[in-house]
Amino acid sequence: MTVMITMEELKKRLQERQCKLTPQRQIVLQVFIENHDEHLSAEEVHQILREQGSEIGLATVYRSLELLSDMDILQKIDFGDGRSRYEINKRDEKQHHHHHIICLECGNVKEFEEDLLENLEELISKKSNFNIVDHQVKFYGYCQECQKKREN
Amino acid sequence: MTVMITMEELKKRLQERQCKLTPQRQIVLQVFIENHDEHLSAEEVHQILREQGSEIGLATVYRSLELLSDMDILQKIDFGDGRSRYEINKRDEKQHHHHHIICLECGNVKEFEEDLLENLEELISKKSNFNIVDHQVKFYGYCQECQKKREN
DNA sequence: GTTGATGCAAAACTTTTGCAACACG
DNA sequence: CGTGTTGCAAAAGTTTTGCATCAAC
Repeated sequence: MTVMITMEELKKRLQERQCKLTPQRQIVLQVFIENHDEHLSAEEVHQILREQGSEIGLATVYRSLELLSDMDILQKIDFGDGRSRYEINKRDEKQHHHHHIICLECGNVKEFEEDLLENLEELISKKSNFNIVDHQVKFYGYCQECQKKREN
Repeated sequence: MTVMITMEELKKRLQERQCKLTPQRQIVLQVFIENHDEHLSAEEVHQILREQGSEIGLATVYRSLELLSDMDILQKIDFGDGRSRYEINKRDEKQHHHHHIICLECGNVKEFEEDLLENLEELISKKSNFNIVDHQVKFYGYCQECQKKREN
């Protein structure tokens, strides 16, 4: 079972660092809750909120994204398309990692869950003398549709 | 044994795509050969070349980096510091992948070689229906020095 | 009132592009 | 000449910042 953060918890966590749960921060997080399978850029979040009638400013979106990332509620990712993207950090009991497969042709991103790297993390920790706390894996290739197109 | 590309080979490969081996492209590659353990940004390459007395323009550096990346002579990487970085693609007989461990405190980047993911690539290929051709792994943690600092 | 947050505009950065000039067979 | 390349300046795009105003306790 995956669980996302609740607004209650967000409020508490924000107060811990003397921050407020403002309507803007709330709706930014809401966008990610409602689009938990997407990897949204700041501009896209802003767009979505504007379409919903909000008058939030782009700078506020950026500031909210940074804050939520610092708090590990969002995760910042880079797919090499020139802008930062964010996704909500789902937490389940095992703290599963999920990673991305990126199509080199159309840019489409697919997710996959895999824990095979947990062991590796330990191994690398010892070898490198780093205290490793996280990892990110990206696979690059061609999605099924683009494979078909390439055959022609 | 790792082998880097030679200027001879570069020239040949450039001619294959109707491109020329200009002095500018040559010195850009030279920077990476001489700094094969670094991950340089466009601005840094430009800086280094200017210090060496070259009058190369920044736009030319960008264009060279893009060309060399397209040719798989350089690899573009992103460490989340707001600019693209590049490193030379070393080729050895086994086409080893090497990956990065990034210190969350000081930003220091260390490399590690590991082939454990080759099998994984195949597995994911089947599961996802992607034709996977490459992967990139980043570990995040704290380097030995920053661990010590944190203990105080 | 004090503190933190917002929106706007401007600024800062990185990267790309248009174009006249150049290089070289 | 012709083709591809360069350097410069301008443009484009993303992200950050300064600041006056606002909101909430």
